[in-house]
Amino acid sequence: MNYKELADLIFPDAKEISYYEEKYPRRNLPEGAVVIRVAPSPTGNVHIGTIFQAMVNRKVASQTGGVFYVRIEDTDQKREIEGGITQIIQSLKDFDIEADEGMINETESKGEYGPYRQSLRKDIYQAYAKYMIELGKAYPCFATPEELEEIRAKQEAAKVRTGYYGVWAKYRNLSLEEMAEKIKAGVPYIVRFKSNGREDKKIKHKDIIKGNVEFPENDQDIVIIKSDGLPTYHFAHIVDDHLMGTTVVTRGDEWLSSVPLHLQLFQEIGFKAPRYAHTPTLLKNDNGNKRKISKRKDPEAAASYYQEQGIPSLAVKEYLMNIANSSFENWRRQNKDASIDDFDFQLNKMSVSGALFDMVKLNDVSKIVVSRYTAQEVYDESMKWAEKYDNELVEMLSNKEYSLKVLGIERGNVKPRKDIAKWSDVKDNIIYMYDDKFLNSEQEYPYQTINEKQEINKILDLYIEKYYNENDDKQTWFDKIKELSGELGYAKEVKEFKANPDMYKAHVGDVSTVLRVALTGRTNTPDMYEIMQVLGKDSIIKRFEKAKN
RNA sequence: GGCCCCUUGGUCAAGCGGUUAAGACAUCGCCCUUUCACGGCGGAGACAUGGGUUCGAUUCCCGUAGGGGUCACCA
Repeated sequence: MNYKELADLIFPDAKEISYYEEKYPRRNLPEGAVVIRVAPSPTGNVHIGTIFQAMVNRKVASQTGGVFYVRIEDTDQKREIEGGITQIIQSLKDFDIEADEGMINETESKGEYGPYRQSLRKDIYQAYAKYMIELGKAYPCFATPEELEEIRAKQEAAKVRTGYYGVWAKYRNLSLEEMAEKIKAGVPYIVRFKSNGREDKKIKHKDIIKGNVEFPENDQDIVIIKSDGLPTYHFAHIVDDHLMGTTVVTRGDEWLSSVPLHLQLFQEIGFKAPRYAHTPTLLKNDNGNKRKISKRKDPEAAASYYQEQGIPSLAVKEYLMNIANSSFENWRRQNKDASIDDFDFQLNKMSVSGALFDMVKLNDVSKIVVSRYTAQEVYDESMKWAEKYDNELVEMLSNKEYSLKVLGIERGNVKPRKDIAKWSDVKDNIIYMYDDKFLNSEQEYPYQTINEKQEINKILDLYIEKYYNENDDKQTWFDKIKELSGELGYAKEVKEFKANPDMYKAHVGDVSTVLRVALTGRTNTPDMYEIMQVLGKDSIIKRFEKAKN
């Protein structure tokens, strides 16, 4: 019995690896082109960290003329959920991130290096596992869960490292004949890597983000093929990233400690290892402690949360880009209207340690992003959001021509208003502009300094009768409010009032506030001139009448 | 517990042996202004800690503390 015969016994149907090596030739790309991927598991709610990862990868690939692809890591059937792939694809689409290759829906993919779904690559992994056995670098292991538990218990009692390694690897040194015998007898087994690493020796690695790190060599005989015939992450990583030609692996830094294993695997199987970039984790503050944003506990961990809240995906991307490369913020200030795609992202400039996800800052970024949008864009995005989450807003927006005017108030100025951070803010921001909402509802009038009914009515009446003209330009319009103020015994200028408070009842600002409140039911609104222009004379008169009653 | 990574204001962060230790968000005050927002000006606020090395450490080395990760037939 030799290794080859053992390998044939275990994987009688597996192809030679040369078949796959030829089927998936090395990519022909220009010098410096980076092939990079995001490899999520279809386990439900897509994590915002996956989006972070994908965004960064997309940039790296684009900037270097490389390839960005999506690979689905579904080798753990227990955790898989139905429609998981669709969710991932949808989330990427929501954030406007397009892959060059990979899954495009639950079953289909694009690109020449597929399947891009690991559960469909079983034959491939088995061929390479067989190859490992032929090389004498992998072997069948017959340990039952109970035996493994027993080994662990002994190790803990002896206060030594736990795991399946060295003298503890009880099936590692079975003779080939013994192995074959058990297999023929139908004893269940899995396939393990036969590690020649030594725990007392160090391995150095230069990570693109973390820099130089040093670890003990791996000496664990880790499982490469599970009892269901599918590979573990470690083995799938080696085979897939080799075959798919990945040049840079970005992944969360929880993987950093398995770098020695992966490097060892690449070396033992004889493939060139990719470079690694371990990205920092997104954290959140939990009672004074930092911790990883968790899918289970934190709604904001889900990529879909941002859609639901109506936070523009561009805002989320700008915020994340800021975390990725802090120079982004400066660049953005200098290139206010440039596309985020033009920013020169540097993987190696990424922060080494995890950042607390700051919703307040996101909100600020979002306000700026939205302030750059045209009325039409705000309209389209709000409508898209409202169609899923807010019927009343849909109803309001369905009056498109009018809504565009409303959303256009103080938009496009040099210093645009920044009062919308989320699409869910829009309704409250504009609802008072709609007559059918405003006139037909019970209305609060939070008058301020001037608050006597009689006086208010006098102001409203006189304004309409004598001063209001819808064709006035802004200056004339405001001059008239000053005139109105003067006629009724209010100071025409605030400064004048402040200098001589006893000579006047109040000042022009207070009069304006009366008009504003009567018109909108609010003390805080955008520019009143523009509001009145949009409202038009009929509406203004109706609103004043309502206020008087 | 073993191994590994990290530690600059409340938060995100520049900084690579000599700086008055940037900037952004948040916060406070003032100004602009018919309100709010925007904008402008200004304030408060930081190098976890103890040892080295050095003429000089936020920056380099070691220890300590704190935080995080990882030790599966999960990824």
